[in-house]
Amino acid sequence: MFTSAYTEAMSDELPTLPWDRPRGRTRPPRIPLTRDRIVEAAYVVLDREGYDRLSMRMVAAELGVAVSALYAHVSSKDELLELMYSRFFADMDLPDPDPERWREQLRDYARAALAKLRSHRDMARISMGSVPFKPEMLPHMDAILGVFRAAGLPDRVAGAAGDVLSTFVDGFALEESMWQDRYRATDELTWQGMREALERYFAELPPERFPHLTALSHSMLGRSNDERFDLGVEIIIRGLASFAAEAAATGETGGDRTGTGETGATERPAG
Amino acid sequence: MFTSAYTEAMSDELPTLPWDRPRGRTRPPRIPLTRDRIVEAAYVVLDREGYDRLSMRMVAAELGVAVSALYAHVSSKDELLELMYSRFFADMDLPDPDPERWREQLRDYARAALAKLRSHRDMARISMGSVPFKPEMLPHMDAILGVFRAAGLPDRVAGAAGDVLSTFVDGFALEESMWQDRYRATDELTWQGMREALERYFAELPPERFPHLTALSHSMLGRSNDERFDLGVEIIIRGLASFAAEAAATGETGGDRTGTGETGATERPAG
DNA sequence: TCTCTTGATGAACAGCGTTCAGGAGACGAT
DNA sequence: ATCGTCTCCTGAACGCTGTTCATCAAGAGA
Repeated sequence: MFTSAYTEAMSDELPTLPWDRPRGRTRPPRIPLTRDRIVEAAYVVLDREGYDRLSMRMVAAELGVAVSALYAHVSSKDELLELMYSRFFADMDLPDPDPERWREQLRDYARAALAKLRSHRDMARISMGSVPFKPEMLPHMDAILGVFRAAGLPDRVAGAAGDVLSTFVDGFALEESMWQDRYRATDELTWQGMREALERYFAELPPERFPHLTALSHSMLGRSNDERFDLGVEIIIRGLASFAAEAAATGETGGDRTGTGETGATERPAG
Repeated sequence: MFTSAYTEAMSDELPTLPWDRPRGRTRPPRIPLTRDRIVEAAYVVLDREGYDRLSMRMVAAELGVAVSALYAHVSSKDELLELMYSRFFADMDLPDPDPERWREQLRDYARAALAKLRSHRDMARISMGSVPFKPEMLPHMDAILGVFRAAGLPDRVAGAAGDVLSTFVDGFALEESMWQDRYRATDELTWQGMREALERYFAELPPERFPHLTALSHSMLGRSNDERFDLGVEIIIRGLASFAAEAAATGETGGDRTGTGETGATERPAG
């Protein structure tokens, strides 16, 4: 079994050398369990073990505490994951919408978000698995919407633009994360090596059946992930620029004009 | 306990009425377990119970068979999920790249993919959780790349375009799927009702802290999901059109020019 | 010093994915 | 018709998961 932090603290009652004996009346504190400490430990486990092995028991072990102790502070594993996700947004700084610089602002924000998602192993899995939003991300949504408006996007487009950008960033990070997990499993293959293998695989497909795939294998996989990401963001930004230009030309602004020209998809039934 | 299909078949040895007694020498067949039957049962369970409750034991129960029997045909649950994902692509039809109609082709494909993802509960979860690609989707990748090239996109952009489009479709479906799960849990609230509640929540936020969110609450949530989706796809298409126009102007084609053109993206796209 | 409150404990439950020795039916050979 | 073999499926088990609950120890107040 694991030595609990609790009994560990108690073991300070054993004789200690005079010079590091607690001075004054400060006593060895019991280090009470808190939500924050639990979330912190969960991040440690996540980074070391990955999402699949992140369990309540592992977090408890990390804290030197019984599993059931966690449930006094956190109602479920889902809540713990949501707490992790919430803390995630804490220290990202937000753009101050500027009509002159909206492109850079979106680019910077997207890059910062990707970097943040990359900063903890499998974080994209948690991000994708969380409820579409938490109160902590309201300031983010507001700031990004502000940038969209500063860009001159009509309101109806601004609403959809967030979807496109956020699904791209999250999806991109998730895909990276899954490749990472995969090559971690089939180890002794480097990240770069795996991509080369993949490129070779594409290149060696029968060209008569996959003419484009074989032709573009190098264009798709020969460049760094960062380039691919930036290019993706650029595609989105240009799409938005097109709408902004159109709105500037026609004078459309916050109106509620409906439709994108045609409707084809059918609404998902409520049941 | 469950009655197994196995013993069930055997129970046909009980007396039967003459007219539906097996004619000739055809005997009641044992209906052997196959990968296909397992995948099929898995889909039934998925649709009825949802992704979270989809377990090997449930699939086995659905087939009236012991859990361990599955492992003779399928090496793991992961493999089963991948089989489900593979079958998923089987009956989608692919565009035949046409330079004149690339916009519609992308729109149609995106809508078809979304419809497919919607056709099975939580399918987006499986799609997002699967390896970035399986051999079954090679024809899809090739066809879409073909459309990108028909659009006149430079190769380096075509590679990234697929990421943007597929992450948007998958991410959109996933988000829908998660809202659905959520309101299924906190039941007696309709899909539409939940969206209205959300819109009200946004609208009632303090406007001085969230000026854009409050202003755009209706633009974001007042319209149907299909409109939001179409708009998102349109943003991407216009972004691609911008690159295509640029390539047409500068004569860029399959070259391997690097960089994303940090300063570019100012010109008005074609469409 | 005694009680009360707070909070961690460890055992338990139901369910999960996966493995494995065993058994039952089908089939070819005798 | 009986035997042996071979193919599947069975049932029990292992170790893991999230979650609950009666119990008990430590710290604070009287």
